[in-house]
Amino acid sequence: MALLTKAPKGTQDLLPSQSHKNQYVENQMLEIAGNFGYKEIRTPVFEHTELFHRSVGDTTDVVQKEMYTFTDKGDRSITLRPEGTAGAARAFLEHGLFNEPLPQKVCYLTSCYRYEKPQAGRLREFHQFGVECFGTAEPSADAEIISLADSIFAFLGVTGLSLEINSIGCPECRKNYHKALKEYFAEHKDKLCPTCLDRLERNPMRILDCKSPVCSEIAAGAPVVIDYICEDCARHFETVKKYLDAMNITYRINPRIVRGLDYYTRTVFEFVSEQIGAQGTVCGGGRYDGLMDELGGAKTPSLGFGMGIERLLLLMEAQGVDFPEAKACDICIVSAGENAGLKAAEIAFDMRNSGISALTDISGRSVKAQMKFADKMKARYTVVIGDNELESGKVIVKKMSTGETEETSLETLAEDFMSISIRQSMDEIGTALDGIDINGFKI
RNA sequence: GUGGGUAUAGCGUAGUUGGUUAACGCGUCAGUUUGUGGCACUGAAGACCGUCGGUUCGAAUCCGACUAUCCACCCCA
Repeated sequence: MALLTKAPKGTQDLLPSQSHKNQYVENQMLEIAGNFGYKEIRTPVFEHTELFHRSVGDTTDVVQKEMYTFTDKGDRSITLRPEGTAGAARAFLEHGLFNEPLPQKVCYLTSCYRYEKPQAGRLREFHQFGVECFGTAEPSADAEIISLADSIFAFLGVTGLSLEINSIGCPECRKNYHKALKEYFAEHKDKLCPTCLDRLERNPMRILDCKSPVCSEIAAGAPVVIDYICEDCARHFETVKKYLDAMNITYRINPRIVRGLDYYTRTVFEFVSEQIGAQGTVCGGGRYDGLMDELGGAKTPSLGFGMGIERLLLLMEAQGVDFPEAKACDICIVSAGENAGLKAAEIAFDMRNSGISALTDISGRSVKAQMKFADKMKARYTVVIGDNELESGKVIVKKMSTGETEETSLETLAEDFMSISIRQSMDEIGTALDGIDINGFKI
């Protein structure tokens, strides 16, 4: 297919028939996060490249080989954001949000960009719902943010996710752990895969994540971070668990979780599914107590998570979760003839301005074809306007689901329609409730 | 970056051992007399069979390369 009519590799169009699902999910996320005290923040799609080097980390795959980086006309190195935390953290510092009441809770819905080879659940442009909680070191904050993700999944009706948590300690205790890891893996040096040999020096924790059968077998016997974290970190982790228990959130401690972004400290967590292919992490996050000072700000212990919208949708589809239907058209005004067409346009305009979704013919179709179109658009009502109606001033509103009709006046149609539709909806609810017993009261 | 699978109308598919105008379902558009949807019927539009090259009298069908796409590794949401 020609380049002109082909979206770039790893990108997706969200089509009209699907967009209501995204809107639903996104609206729920914003609302639930709002209940937790989060307010939306919007930051630029691109940032100075240096920001990601400092935050995400120079040695990470994301920075080393996956960033969309280019030089702009002003000779600045610019990068399309590969994740959401860096931009939010930068904005926090730039606008002095640390002077606002702490913690500052922000959330965002953004697109992210990574130059990767696409596969199931992995795109070059993908979308994330993220939250960041700036300025608290308390373990209760860790538990709260996990409970927020949990609430979102629960509310959306997603099941079967396993929550895996771990503590990777603070920079201090990690030194000891790295040392222990190096010693351990050095003993198995001859069996490790080439990549892991490289990791041994640079970042031994990554070996724990290696999928090669040999390495993972060796890794299975490796020292576990939790055994090496300092007393403070251990106590922190214990308290996080206590809070999760108190909220009845089930989790699994997975000492293997090694997040790929360098800024993480202490608590890390993932919500993982087995139903959407190899890329099963739907939500990942953790604490990053060192990020703000790394970026030149005051020490500001913080934490957050990112949730992959596409992966979440994939999972919801796989589980057959019900989405609310897209809002259908309230009324389709069918017209015959030029004068009627003018009247239809006038009435539709009035209706739309009073919040009614109304359609009229703008394709020059016959009455029958307009009726068919109304049906396809799932219009709840139709009304036909022709010479007769213009003359008599009376119109008949037809309810499409039942075919029942009601007469009203042409002049007041725009105002009348609202009450017709409300009254009939009430009747429907009444009928639906008929015979239903609520707390012993018959309706 | 490394593997493996796939490529036929907008979508989903058929196409027998190479052999005339590439078929079907859904969808789209129009019609089935006068101004009323769903159902049914009729008809129309829509495919250089991913691209290029090769074998052959003849290729959607066989071979090769390229491209795209999907899945997996790596890594991550």
